[in-house]
Amino acid sequence: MDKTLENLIGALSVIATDRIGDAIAAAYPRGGETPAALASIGAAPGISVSGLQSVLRLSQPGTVRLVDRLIADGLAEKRTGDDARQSLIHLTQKGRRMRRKILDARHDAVAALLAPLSPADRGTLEELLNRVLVPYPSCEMDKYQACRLCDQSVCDPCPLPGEGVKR
Amino acid sequence: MDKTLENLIGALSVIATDRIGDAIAAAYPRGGETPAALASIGAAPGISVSGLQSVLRLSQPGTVRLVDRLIADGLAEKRTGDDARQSLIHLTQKGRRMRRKILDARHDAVAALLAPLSPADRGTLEELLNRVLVPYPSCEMDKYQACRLCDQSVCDPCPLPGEGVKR
DNA sequence: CACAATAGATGCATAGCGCATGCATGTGAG
DNA sequence: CTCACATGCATGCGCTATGCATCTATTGTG
Repeated sequence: MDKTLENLIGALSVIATDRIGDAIAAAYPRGGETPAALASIGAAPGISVSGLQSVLRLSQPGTVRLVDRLIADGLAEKRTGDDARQSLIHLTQKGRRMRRKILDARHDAVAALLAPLSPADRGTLEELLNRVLVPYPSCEMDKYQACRLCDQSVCDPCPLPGEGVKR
Repeated sequence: MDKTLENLIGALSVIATDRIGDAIAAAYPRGGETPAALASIGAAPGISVSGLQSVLRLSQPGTVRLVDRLIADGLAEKRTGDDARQSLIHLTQKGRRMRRKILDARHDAVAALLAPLSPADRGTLEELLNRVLVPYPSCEMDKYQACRLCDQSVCDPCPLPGEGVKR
């Protein structure tokens, strides 16, 4: 089998990741999974530290420190629910604004890449991507990991099947 | 305009980057741009530190340290050419073997993702990606950056136009 | 109630990277 | 030819994001 397509997807991923990363860095100075955390907390307010850990693919202490950074930046806060062991993480208003900036930056970066496509091309590509992404998740968490930086208000329904609450 | 396609491309990039990163990490324990350096040096033997810097999007000292790591791992070596200021970087035999492992790991990771596609789908997707990637480079270096982790023996011709030597 | 399980927090260490700066080599104007 | 400047690389220092091991606090269970 010809390997060109795999190379093309790899190159596209490099380009998209670079451009998205640059755009997000211009909006929010922290790196690593911090922007993805902001996006995911906004999509699932009240998520726990361990829930966030699964989404972000970080260690548990790494996730605690990441939340510490968000709180230090005034973007998130921890509340306590019925189970006093859990910290339920919510975005502050400032955090919601920052999340919006990040999601828009990501969208614009990808949109610039896709500019050469005609509306028909876009439809074809969307269909093909659905064919790839719909069977992708091998477990519920795969979906949230893949969409950890998504604007979840956009996809209707999200192409990665299996809705759920990632608390 | 509907924003779903942008989200899909973003999610695909997250998935591909995660999977490729996992696969490469299993083959070579160093992270960051180190695997990409191995791939790029193999594709352009005798590249200089500053050439590598442009490809990898790192600072100049960051690139020097990266090359130090490759040399410490026995994967690369520096030679001197006509200009005694330059270090011409080459892979050792061990480095070439490691590069092959990394490129194969990347290919296999992407191939697993694309498994749901029929041969006809693959052709359509390849055509669409060419439509996106061919006009992408805004300068010569864009191409090498995008393909810094590619197996450059695969694409014929490389879909990102403008061959050149990145010395 | 003892004890295990669960959720987070903390001490400590590391990899990878950037900034500022230093040093060696090449180059061009006079 | 010489001296100022440019170019290419190296080094000192610090920082961010992260992991591992371990600890504490709360909850469920026999």
